[in-house]
Amino acid sequence: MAQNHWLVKSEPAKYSFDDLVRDGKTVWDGVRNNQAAIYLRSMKLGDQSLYYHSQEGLAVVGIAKVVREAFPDPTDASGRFVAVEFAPVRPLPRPVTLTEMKATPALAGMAMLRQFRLSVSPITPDEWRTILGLGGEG
DNA sequence: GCCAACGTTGGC
DNA sequence: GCCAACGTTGGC
Repeated sequence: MAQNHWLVKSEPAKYSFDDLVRDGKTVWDGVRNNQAAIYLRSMKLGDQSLYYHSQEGLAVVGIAKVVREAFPDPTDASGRFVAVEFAPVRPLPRPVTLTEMKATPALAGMAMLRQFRLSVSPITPDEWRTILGLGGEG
């Protein structure tokens, strides 16, 4: 089965892409939203994810990949939620801002734009290519 | 700092 | 099981 693509949000003040590069990998825990948890559960080893900075920056700044598939979130006592582990792949040559994404017709259907509160969302192959193109790749 | 969106909780 | 109140997220 083909790899899936994702987008994850993080507040850079709490955990930025640079922090991920420094650490080599990180446990993506603390997700307390059912829809986001469903996406976490469907992530496969090697799936790549856009790394988006919320609150500050408001841009996709890099690419991360799944290095451990879903397991019970160690910070969740209820046992309902899961975590995964991400490792950095590479930063984008140029950040892609939320403004740019909103202004790009090909991205109008993006899950993240339509439901901005989702902290984990799927990215279609077309959206993936489009965003990497905007970021100076491809 | 404000407020819209939206998920969750709890009273009934 | 409905729905109002409340809490959280995140753009602006």
